[in-house]
Amino acid sequence: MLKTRSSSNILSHNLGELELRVLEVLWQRPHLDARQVREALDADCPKRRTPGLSTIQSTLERLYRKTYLDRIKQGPAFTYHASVSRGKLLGRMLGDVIQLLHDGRMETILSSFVQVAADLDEASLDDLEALIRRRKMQQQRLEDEQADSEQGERGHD
Amino acid sequence: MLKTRSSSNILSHNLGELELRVLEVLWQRPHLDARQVREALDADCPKRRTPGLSTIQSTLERLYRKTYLDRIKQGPAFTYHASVSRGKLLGRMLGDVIQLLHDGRMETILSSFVQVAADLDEASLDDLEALIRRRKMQQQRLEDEQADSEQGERGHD
DNA sequence: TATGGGCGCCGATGGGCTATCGGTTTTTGC
DNA sequence: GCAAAAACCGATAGCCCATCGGCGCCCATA
Repeated sequence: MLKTRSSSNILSHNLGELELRVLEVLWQRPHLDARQVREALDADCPKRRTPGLSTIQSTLERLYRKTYLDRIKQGPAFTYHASVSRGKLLGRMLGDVIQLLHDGRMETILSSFVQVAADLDEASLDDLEALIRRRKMQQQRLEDEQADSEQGERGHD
Repeated sequence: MLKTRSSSNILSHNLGELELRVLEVLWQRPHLDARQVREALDADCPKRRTPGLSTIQSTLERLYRKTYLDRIKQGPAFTYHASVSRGKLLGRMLGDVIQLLHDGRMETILSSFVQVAADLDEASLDDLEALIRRRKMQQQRLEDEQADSEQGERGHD
C-alpha cells in the first residue's frame, strides 16, 4: 500500500489560496512586514475572518522558501516583497500548463490560447498581433546583436 | 485550529499524475476499458511498476465523476473515452491560470503568453499570426451570419 | 542589567486531495 | 446456477496548505 509519489501536484507552481492573496497584496504594495500584510488582507476583505499573525508569518515564510518572495530585515521585523512579478508568474504558469498538455503540435497550443483570448475580448486579437510584431522586431534585433558581437549569453529573464 | 478552507486548490482543473497519464492514453486511443488502459500505461512506460487494476478503475471513475471521461457499458466492462479534447482542456486550464492572475490589463496577459510562445519556438510567432488571421475571419463571418439571421444564440463551446 | 514586548521559527493539528489496494457485491457469460 | 470478471466501497498512506500555540531571541527601555 505504499505510494512513492514523486510529487503530489503535477504543476511546478503550486500556490494555495492564502499564498496567492498574500502575493496579490505584495504586488500592490511591496515591502510590507507580516503585520502590515495582515492588515492589508483584512482591508481587502473585511467580512472574512482574518487569520492570525502566525498564519501570515508561516505563509510568508513558505513563499520566501519557495522563492516567490524576498525579505529584508528592517528593524525588528522582516519586510517582504515579491521576487517575481505578476506577469512573470503568469507566464511561468502558462508555460507549466502548456508543457503539461502539449501534444507536440504548436497548432494545438496556439489555437487553445487564441480561443481563450478571443473569449476574453475581441479587441485582444489586435493587441496580440501588435505584441507579436513587437516581439519579432525584438527577437530580430537580438539575433543581429548576437551575430554581431558573437557572444552567446543566456538569461534575458 | 479550525480551517474552513473553501477549496484546497485554487485552480478548478485539478489533475493528479495518474489521472493525466490515463487521459493521455484515452486521447490516443479512445474507448478502452480499465484493463486495456492499464496495458497501455504499461506499454508506455514499462520500467515503472504498473499500478493494480483497482487503482486504474478508481482513477477512471474519479475522472468520470469529474466529467473528464464518458463511459459506455460494453459487454462485461465499461469502456471509457475522453469527453474533453486535449486542446479543450488546455484552453480551460489556460483560462484558469489567466483568471487567477490577470490584473485587468490585457497587455499583461498577452505579453506573458507571447513570451511563452517565443520561448517554445521562434516559428511559433508566425503560426500565431496565421491563427489570429484565421480566427478573425471566422469571427467576422460569424458576426455577419448573426446579423443576417438575427439570432442571438450563445455557447459556441 | 533585568525585563517585557515583538517577532521569527518550529512543531502539531486538521482537512483536502490523489494513489493504491483489499475485499465485497454485482453483473455477465455459459 | 455458477464461476469469473468487473464494479464499487472503504481504508490507508503520503503530500500539501491553513492555522495556531509556544518557545526563544533580540532590542529598547527603565
